[in-house]
Amino acid sequence: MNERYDFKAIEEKWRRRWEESDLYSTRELPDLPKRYVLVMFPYPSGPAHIGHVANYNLGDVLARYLRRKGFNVLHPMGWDAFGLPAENAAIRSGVHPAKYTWDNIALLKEGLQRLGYSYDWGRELATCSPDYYRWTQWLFLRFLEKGLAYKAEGWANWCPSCRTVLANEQVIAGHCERCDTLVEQKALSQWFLRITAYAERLLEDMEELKGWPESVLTMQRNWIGRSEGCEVVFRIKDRDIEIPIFTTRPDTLWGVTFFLLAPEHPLVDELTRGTPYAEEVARFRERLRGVSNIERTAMDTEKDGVFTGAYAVNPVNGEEVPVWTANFVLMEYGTGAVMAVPAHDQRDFEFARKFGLPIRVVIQPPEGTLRAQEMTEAYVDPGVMVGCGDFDGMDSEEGKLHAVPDLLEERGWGKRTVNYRLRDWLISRQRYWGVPIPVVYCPECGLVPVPDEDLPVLLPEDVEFEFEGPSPLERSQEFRRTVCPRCEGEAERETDTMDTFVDSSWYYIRYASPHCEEAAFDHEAVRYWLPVDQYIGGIEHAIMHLLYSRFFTKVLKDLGLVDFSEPFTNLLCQGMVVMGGAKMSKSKGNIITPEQFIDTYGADTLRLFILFLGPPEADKEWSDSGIEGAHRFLNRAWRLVYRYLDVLTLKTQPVPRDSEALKRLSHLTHRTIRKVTEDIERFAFNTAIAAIMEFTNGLYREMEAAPDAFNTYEGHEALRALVLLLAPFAPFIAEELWEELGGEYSVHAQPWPEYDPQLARAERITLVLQVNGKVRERMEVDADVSPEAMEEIALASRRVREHTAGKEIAKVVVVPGKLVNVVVR
RNA sequence: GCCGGAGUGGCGGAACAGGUAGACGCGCUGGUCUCAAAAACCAGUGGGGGCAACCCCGUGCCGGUUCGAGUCCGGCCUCCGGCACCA
Repeated sequence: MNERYDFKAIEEKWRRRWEESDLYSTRELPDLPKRYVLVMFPYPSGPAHIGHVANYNLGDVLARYLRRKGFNVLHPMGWDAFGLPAENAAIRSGVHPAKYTWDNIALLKEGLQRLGYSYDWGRELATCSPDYYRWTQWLFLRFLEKGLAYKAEGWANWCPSCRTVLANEQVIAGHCERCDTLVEQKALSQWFLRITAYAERLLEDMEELKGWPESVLTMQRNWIGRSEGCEVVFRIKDRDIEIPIFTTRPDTLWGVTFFLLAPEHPLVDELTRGTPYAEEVARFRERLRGVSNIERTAMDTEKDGVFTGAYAVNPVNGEEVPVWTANFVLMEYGTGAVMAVPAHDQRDFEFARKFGLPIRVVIQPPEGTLRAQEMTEAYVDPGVMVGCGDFDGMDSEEGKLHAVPDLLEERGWGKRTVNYRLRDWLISRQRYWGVPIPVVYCPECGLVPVPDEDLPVLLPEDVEFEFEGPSPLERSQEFRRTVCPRCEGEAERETDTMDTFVDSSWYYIRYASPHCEEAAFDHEAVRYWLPVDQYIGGIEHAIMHLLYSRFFTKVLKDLGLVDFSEPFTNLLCQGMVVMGGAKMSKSKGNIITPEQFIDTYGADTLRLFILFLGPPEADKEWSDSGIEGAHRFLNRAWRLVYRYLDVLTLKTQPVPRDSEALKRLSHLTHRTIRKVTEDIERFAFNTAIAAIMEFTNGLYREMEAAPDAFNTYEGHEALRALVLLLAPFAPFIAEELWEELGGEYSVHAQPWPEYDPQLARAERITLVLQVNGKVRERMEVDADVSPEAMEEIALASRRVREHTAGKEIAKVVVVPGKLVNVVVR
């Protein structure tokens, strides 16, 4: 054995050996229990990043551990390979998106392979490959058949820089998620997936997601934004128009003093056309045009609006109230029309005060009496209903939940409804590098889906990339011109491609049978592997990717294609690697590449160090000097095995079976196995590594003190345990040391070591003696000391007596095996 | 504003069920080896006081419960993340 730890040679050697022996290839083994460990696949934007390492480390440790616990583990890797950066690169530098993408995949794959992750590379997939997107298209057609995909005219979020539409979820504070450009509203005909049809189930089924972080569930719950209330129909005075509104406060219907419409509401035009109000309404809309939807509806934007000249009739009391249009009313939520109750809604209150509209109190608080003129803000809490006809004196909660809704339903004025904040998922993108939406427009037959047998609709390779103007697919006559599958006449293809979140909404199922050519996936394989037992990824996907994937899974279940309704049983959201508390980014110039550290210290050191930085869910502060500590530790482990092998060649004195050294050695070994096992089970990889370090330090000390004790069963066991425990974290060095110890190939196929609880238990413990809760002495005693003996020891202790002298002992608290607290007065 | 999460040495972090605060690592200080340095190894390292034995203080702040609180409860402060005129 080489005295020096030559990580370069070792890592190269084993990378090759593992590949040659197909160590990580997986197949269905029905007799073995399975585990599916998946880390969110990356977008191949270039070489591996330190964030990738932090991510993929977690999945790899878990996969390696579970294999050795006897599970058949699926641990695949692939590429989320469609998307804008590739196309932007094409526009900037003329490289074809396909080449850009495949080159980056090669780079990233090389990086991941250097790190020694135990993926079954035979299952590699890329969403941009026709083998894959053919099935994305196939699934889209199933959605279309079920009415879950539809095309609609509407206002869409438009990013002028990316020149494409964005889903609501991709708009962050009014700006494009990718390029930070201010998002505009544009009227377009777009494809949507009807995720709102699944709002209720997406909400309900969260009950099942016991293995998800509460924070993610909360975020999804808020995003879906379920609210219960009533739809109430108002009539427009002197017109044959009825307009429903949504309210969560039917108990305040008697407090309505005006009525509001969203500025885009079609009724605004209808009501003002040809009236003296038309002009002012037009000016108001002009004023809003320069303002983005987001700014318009920001909390701190001042209330604004104009009167339409029309009056609405309140069904509950027949009152006529003025109809206004206001900036803060959203067309997309509810019905785009709102009843205004200024006394009990803060927004309406502000609006009323600004425009001098009446305020009428209909809910009185339990204490005190509200007077409209004196109010400085709306009263939104429950109270007693007043001025509400037959309901006077009723508790407002009772009115809101039962009495008023009952009245509305009896009289046919309205009904109970549920509203969601969630909108349908806009999937159209006016870009080239994505999955073509497989439909055709025929002048005769209209919109015709591409038949399954004609899939995939291939992306044409030969297209032009321009910064300005229509997308490459729109420009490509060759692509557009086609034949109607129904009438065989001339027709045109859809030129929109799909949002890349569609690709990633089902990739985890494809991994079960990545090469299946007859279907999107093989049912037997899916039944065996799915759902994903442990999903790992960034918190930034808390809403979009995870919600879309859940939606897809439910649709697939309803289509009878899968038999589970939630795709990810357990979810771990890992933190970012940061520097000086800030996210690493190209613009800050603080990007750390794994490459430089692998070259200097080796992949094992890098893996170990990042895991050691802190718990998975927390953000981790990078430190250049810290990594040397990890490297030092691996060197120590290496030299320990080297010295041990040396000790074995010496003539050693026989060691008595009951020697203290052997006892200490066994205890050290079994205690460490227990600690590391428990820590891995709860994802505390940082403390698991700390325990292995302590073990190493302990073995050094023992080897110094009693080298003879190592040429024994206990000595062998200790060294083997060290290597076996280290293997999931630092797979290369562990494999090499395992070979040196004469273990059979591979260390990664060895059963996980078991511990003996008897041996793991300490024989001696530190007994803590306290007086009034303050530690006054510690002493070593036998672990099985009785509580009575503990009390005796405490009361006999010189230091305890010093602190209790002259005082009355009120009570003695004994915590068996731990401490004694003597309480004095 | 609302909803999550977090505040512990010079630093990353540990303390998993209310019971030794600071494991492990980094950094720093001293030592061994060396002509010297590096590496390695050994010892020390929360703050204050004391010649010492020891004593006092200490987990964002204020208060509470308890024999005992980093951990539980109430009230604040700060930071991070999400949502944000959703009727």
